[in-house]
Amino acid sequence: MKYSVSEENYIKSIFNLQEANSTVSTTMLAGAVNTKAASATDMLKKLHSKKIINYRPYKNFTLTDIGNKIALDIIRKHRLWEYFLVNKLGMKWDEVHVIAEEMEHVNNPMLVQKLDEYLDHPCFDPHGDPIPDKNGKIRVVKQSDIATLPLKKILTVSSIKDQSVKMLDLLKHYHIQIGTKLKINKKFDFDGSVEIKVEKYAATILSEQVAKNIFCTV
Amino acid sequence: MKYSVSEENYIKSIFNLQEANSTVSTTMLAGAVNTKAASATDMLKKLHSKKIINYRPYKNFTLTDIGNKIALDIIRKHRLWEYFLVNKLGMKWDEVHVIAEEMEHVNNPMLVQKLDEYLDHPCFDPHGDPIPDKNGKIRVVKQSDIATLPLKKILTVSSIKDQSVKMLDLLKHYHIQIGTKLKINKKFDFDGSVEIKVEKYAATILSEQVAKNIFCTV
DNA sequence: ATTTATTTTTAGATTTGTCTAAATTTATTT
DNA sequence: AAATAAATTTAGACAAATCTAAAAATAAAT
Repeated sequence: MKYSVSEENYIKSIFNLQEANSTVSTTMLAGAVNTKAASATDMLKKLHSKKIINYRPYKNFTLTDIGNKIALDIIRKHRLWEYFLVNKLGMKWDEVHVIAEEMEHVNNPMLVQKLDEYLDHPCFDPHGDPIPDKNGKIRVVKQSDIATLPLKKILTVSSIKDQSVKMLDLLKHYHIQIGTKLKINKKFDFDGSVEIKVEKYAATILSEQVAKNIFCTV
Repeated sequence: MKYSVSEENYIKSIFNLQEANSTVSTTMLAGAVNTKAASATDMLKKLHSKKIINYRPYKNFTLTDIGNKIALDIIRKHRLWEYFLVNKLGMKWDEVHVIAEEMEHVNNPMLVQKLDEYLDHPCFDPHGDPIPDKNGKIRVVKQSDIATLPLKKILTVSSIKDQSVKMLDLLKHYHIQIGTKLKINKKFDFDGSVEIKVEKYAATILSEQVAKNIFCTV
C-alpha cells in the first residue's frame, strides 16, 4: 500500500507524539503537522477508515499495529538519511532534520536496503535516536555515560546529552560522533577524568564533565 | 521560488522533449508526464503565467530562460542522485531512474552541493548523460570511441553505446563504467583490438567491437 | 450543578492537479 | 477549396488537503 506524503507525515507525527506523551490530542497533532485542528480531524477520519488508527470522535486515538509498522518504516528512513547526511556528506546535526523530512518520503524498499548496507547498518542516528531495523524492531539497549561504563570494552557512542555547539566542537576535536567505537583505558580517581582510545587515533583524556555527556552501548 | 512536484515534472519533461525533438506538442508533453492533453494545457497556462514557458494557444511552446534554468537544476539533481545510486550504493543502471525521479524533488541547495562534493563533481551520469554544473552549464565535450581516440592520454569513460546486459557484464569484468579513467597503450592493426590500462588494474585488450562501443572524453 | 472555557467536529469554501466530453483550431486529404 | 481528421483548448466535475466559522461535546471553574 502507498500513502501520500501528507498521510505519512500525520502517521509519523502520531508515533512521535505517542512516544513523548501518554495521550495524543487532535490539537497536538495539528500542531505537529502544522495545520489546524479541523484538518487534523479530517485526516484522522481517513486514517481510521484505512485502519491505521483507532479512533472514536471526541476520544483519544492511537496507532493500530498497521499504523505502527508504517510509522516505524518512515522513521527508519528518516534516521538512515540523517546518518547519511552527517556521516557521509559531512553536514551538521542541526542541518539534517529538515532535509531528512523530505527524503523519508522517497519510497523504494531496495533503496533503503542498499542505503542501510552502505552505512553499515547503523543503530543510532546523529541525534542518538535509535534506527528501527527492516522489521521495525528497535534494538533496546541500555546506554550509560563513559564515566560509569567499564574499562577495556569496545563501546559505541549512541547519544550525547549536551548537544550545544561548544560540545559539538569539542567532540569533533576528539573524533567522537554518534556511532564512533572507542575503548576506556583508565579512569583517574583524582578528578574523575578518563583516558579513552578512539579507533585509529591516539589515546586522549576526557574531563569527567565531558565523559558524563557521552553515552555508549556495549 | 519553490515549485510543486507536478510543476517540476512538467518543466523537466519539456526540457527533455526539447532536447530530443525540434518541436514539442501538448500531446507529447501529456504523454511524458503521464496525463491527458487537457491537464497539460492547464499546466501550460500556469507555467506561462509564471513566465516559465513561452506559450500562445494552439501554437508551440518553449522554455524561457527562467524555465531552462529550473529544468537544468532538476536534471542536475536527478543525474547526481543516479550517479550516487550506482557508484555508491551499487545499484544497476536500469534500476536507478525511477528512484532518482523521486529524489530530484528534494529541494535543498546545501544538500546538492555536498552531494556533488561527495561524488567528486561527476560530469556524466551512469547512462552517459552530462550532469549540469551548479550554474546549469553543461560541459560540451566531444566524445569519441576508444577505437578512434589517441594513445597515451588519460581518458574518462563518458557513455556506452550498446547498453545491453551482455555488454554491461563484459564491462564489469574489465572494471569499466561511466567515469572510469583509462589510457590506451597500443592499437593492433591486425584485428583493430586495443590494449588499455584502467587505473590500478593490469592492462587488458579489448576487441575492436567492444572498443567502438566505449565513448570517452579527453 | 450550572456556567464558562476548551477541545473537537461539522459544514461549506478554496486550491491544486486531474479527468471526460464537447467545442474550437489547425492540419491533412480528396 | 471543401471536407475530414487530428490536436488543442474550454467547460464543468472530482478528489485530496487545506481553511474559516459555527456547532457540538467534553473539561474546568465557580
